[in-house]
Amino acid sequence: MGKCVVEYIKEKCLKKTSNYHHGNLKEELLKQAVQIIQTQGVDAVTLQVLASQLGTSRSAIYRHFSSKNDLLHNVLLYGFEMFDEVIAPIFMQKEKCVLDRLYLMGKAYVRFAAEHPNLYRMLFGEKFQDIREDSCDIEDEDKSKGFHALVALLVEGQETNQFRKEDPMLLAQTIHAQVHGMASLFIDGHIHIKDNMDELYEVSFRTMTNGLLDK
Amino acid sequence: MGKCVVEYIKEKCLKKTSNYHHGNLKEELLKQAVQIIQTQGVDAVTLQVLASQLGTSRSAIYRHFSSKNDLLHNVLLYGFEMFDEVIAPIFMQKEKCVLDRLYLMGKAYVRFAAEHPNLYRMLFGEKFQDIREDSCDIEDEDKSKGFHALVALLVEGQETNQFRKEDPMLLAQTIHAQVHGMASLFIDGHIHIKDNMDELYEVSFRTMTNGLLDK
DNA sequence: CATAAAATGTGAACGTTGTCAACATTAAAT
DNA sequence: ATTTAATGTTGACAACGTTCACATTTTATG
Repeated sequence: MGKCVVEYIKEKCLKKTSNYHHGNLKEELLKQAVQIIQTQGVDAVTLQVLASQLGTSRSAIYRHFSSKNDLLHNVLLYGFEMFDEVIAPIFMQKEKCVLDRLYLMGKAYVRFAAEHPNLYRMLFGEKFQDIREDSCDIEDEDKSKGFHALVALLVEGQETNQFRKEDPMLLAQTIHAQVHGMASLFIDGHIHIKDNMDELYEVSFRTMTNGLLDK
Repeated sequence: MGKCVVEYIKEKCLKKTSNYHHGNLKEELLKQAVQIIQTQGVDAVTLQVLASQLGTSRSAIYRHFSSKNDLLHNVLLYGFEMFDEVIAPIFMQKEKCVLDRLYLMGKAYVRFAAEHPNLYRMLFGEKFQDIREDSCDIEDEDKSKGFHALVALLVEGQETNQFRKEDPMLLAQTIHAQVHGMASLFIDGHIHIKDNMDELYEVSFRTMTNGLLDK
């Protein structure tokens, strides 16, 4: 009925004009924080800026988060989800051979870091080490969705006699170190190569897989 | 004469008690900053703490450094010197074979990061990217003493037909990424292996060199 | 429906941060 | 000896995260 629509719009407008109660401040705070992080870095996230951009006051934030760190903690959860959605599915493409999946996974990993440097630094940097360790969920999430799939892929490569029979856990750490190192050096300005990241990835992948191969 | 000694002591006591002019405040500020960084991280370096620990005032610092960042910039110079003194000499041990030197260099690199995590993060992290880029000296320093030696070592390995003939620049970046990734993941708490870092290094080095080898 | 309770937002205040300007004192140079 | 430069102090500023007392709106209850 038309009346229902009017009611609906009225309801929405009421929520818009009465800016005392914001409606869904918590969610919008997180969205805004993510946007600031991605465009200006995590240090640019200020309760003042955050509040004024949403037309509220600093103190209001404390009704939804116990502290600024708590807010960033929730952003971290969001970031890990985003990361997993990019990386994890690649491992599941069983129609592709092991090496191809390894290649695509590494490529996606480095690209994610390059496209979301500030978010990536939050996920794998120093600053939120305590947060990650506090909630075992995240660590499991982090390790299971991405890392365990990598281990499984390596085991698959070993069982088909493609890869050397080293401890797959340690091989996975080695590969993670390779892509993380590449991503970190790149986004932190330590790779002054003629901004051709692809070429470096090709060489690194060739070297790494050549080292993995059983011969 | 006894009188002279008395004069001398009096003079020293005056200097001790009159803490108006500190003597060599600049140097002591740097030392203190380095100590705080190594024990508590760079975020713990506060002008307040720094000043009170040396019995002076915050503002006095600005007679020796134009800003807090300028102070940290000088710490960075100190850190790079320290780092180079550990890494660079290894490349010069010409009596050792290429692979041995590569092994020792990587080992020293990771160990430096593990022993001085906070300093290492300053050298190779995000935060002081601008500082490194500002002064080309540092970048050259960084790249020449360590990186160029690594490139030279790889070329040596290629000329003796030990290593594959990829672009040595890209191979050096690959190796740097490997050790930097390993070091970063370790000091930032992403390697939850039974805190046996040596084992991981052995596997990584085997894999990497196996990939480097020309066969 | 009225009223109590819970949720949410506001404004002022606190201590800490880096930074700066006006002033004070000591060391060096003329 | 007097001027000049170097160095240190005090007090202030704005911005930061955080907290508290209070206001308003929503929700639940009798």
